[in-house]
Amino acid sequence: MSDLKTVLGEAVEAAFAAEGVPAELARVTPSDRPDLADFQSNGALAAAKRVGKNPREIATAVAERLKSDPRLASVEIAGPGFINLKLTDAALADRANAVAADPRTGAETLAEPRKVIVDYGGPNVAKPMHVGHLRASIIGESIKRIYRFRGDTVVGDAHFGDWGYQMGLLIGAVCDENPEIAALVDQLNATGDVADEIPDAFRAVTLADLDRLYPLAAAKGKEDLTYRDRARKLTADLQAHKPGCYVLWRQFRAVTQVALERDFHALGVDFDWWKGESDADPLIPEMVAELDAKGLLVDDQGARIVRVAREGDKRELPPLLVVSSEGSAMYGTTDLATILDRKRAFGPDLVIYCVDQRQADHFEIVFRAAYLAGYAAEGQLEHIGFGTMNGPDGKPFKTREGGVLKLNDLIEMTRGKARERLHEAGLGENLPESEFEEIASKVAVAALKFADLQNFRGTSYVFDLDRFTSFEGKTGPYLLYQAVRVKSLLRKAETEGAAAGPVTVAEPAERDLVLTLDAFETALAEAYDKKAPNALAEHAYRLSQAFSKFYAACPILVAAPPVRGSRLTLAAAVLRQLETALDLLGIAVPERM
RNA sequence: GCGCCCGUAGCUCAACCGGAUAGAGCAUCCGCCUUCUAAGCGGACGGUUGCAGGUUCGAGUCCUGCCGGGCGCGCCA
Repeated sequence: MSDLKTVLGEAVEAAFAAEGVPAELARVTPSDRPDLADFQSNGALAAAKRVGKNPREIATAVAERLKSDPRLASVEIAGPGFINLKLTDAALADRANAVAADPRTGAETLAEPRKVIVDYGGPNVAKPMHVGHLRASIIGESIKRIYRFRGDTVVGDAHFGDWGYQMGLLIGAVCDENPEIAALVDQLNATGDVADEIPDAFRAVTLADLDRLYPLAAAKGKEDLTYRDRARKLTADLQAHKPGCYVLWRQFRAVTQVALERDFHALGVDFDWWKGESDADPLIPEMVAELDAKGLLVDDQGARIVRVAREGDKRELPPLLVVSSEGSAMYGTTDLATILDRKRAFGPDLVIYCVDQRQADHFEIVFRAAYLAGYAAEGQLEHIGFGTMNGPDGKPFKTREGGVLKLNDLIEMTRGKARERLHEAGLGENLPESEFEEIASKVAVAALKFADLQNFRGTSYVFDLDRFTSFEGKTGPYLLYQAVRVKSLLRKAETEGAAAGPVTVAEPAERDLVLTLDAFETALAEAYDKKAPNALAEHAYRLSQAFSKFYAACPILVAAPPVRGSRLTLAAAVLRQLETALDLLGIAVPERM
């Protein structure tokens, strides 16, 4: 079952072919002029240029052939050669019935599914997540769901930052502050014993400690070369699995895990793999040896690098730093080893890295190295960058004090606002406390996610809590409200014993609604192809609006049975499609509000 | 300095391979609740798509230059 755009596209293609003009140009799109038509094809203009004929002549000949199509109510030529197509009410009703009967409400699946890894979230061990992780989590989660829904086999991987210089910094800082820990680290390092149980002295280290120490240590490392060198040495010690460093590091991971799970859970973000940089560590020695054997590894200023510059580059791309002069792995090293690890473990056709746009160069370098090493085929690695979430000043979001806002605080803040809004509107007042809290959480998540995903990921946007949590306008809460309104309607229909029936189309609002339902497949395909959830967000909003207009213009429960049945079928189809679309954005809908 | 991204309505953002009259939301103004959740619906107002050229029958979209903003440029991630 294809959408109308595709079906009409095939019809116009056939007409083009029959006229002897290139059929591949016969693209049908939704009409730019809904007052004139449902769909249009601009192919005659492109074809005219290609074959050197008058576009209106081609359009007229094609239109003549299309007029016999029983699904079309009218075929008209406009302007320089646009072909305007209007469907019959019966054709729309057929499509509506098909969408309503389809569990996927009209969304197609891929003919050739692929194996895909989506790498997103990017939390760091020993550091609480902050607003910077919000976009990666929201966008990555949505892309993962979209790919999976289309039929790919998809794995989402959190890819912790747990193996770099910041770990050495923290080991040093914790030891400086606590002599007991320092002594134990030295002792374990010396004896070579790796304890199964983390010693109590290490267990005393909390996430708050790490959170407090890291900024200080990072700052000191920038100024004090001795301090920095020691941290780098400790990083190398950790990577060499020196027991004291390694066991202390396990404590860092453990205390971080709890907070990360809480934050991701609150956002409705979930991973199939909770892997980190450290998981790729065991592959590094053989990888380095292999790079060396392939002649890719070059000694340079005490470090070992892979040169990735290519002929025709507009600028000189830095090399990939594989082994630092200290002997430690850099983040590019673990990223490359991770590619190898994933190739062996899963064999992905595509890996999508959903990471801040600022790391574009880094990924280009790593990808090139991976292609050179034969760890992936050209094009199988793709960085999907995104802009920053900014404050009212247009600069990356900061707290009033100028610090970084923790993700957990942001979520709490948004929930508080959601409760406030619900109370203002007098919603959910008679509901039990637990359900009200559930609703407030869903409203908060919908507000944050929809505000993010309605923008194209590449651009930055301004964070405005009041606007995001508003129930009016193009917001997440508005969409939830619309969905809940349909649920309420369908519940009422059930208690009244009103049954759904075949769809008929008569009113303009019904036509528009069916055309919008039909457009789901196009929106989904675009979101998939361009890795752009905003296409789906836009569709969800249009669908809600189309329904709201229909709801206002067409009484449902009080209508006579055949019409009532038709409208109930439409309402049920809208609800399922809307919930599907929202689910693909990572947004869950409550039962009532 | 070199490179990448961005500049669209008062504000926040869209715009399907280059197509008709550049669309939404907010804000402002005017209507609509004895009727299924009015957190809604209808209407009005609002634009030299940063500037200047070029390609094209046709440019927000492609090319060149300039102005303005953001970001990146090997031992942090």
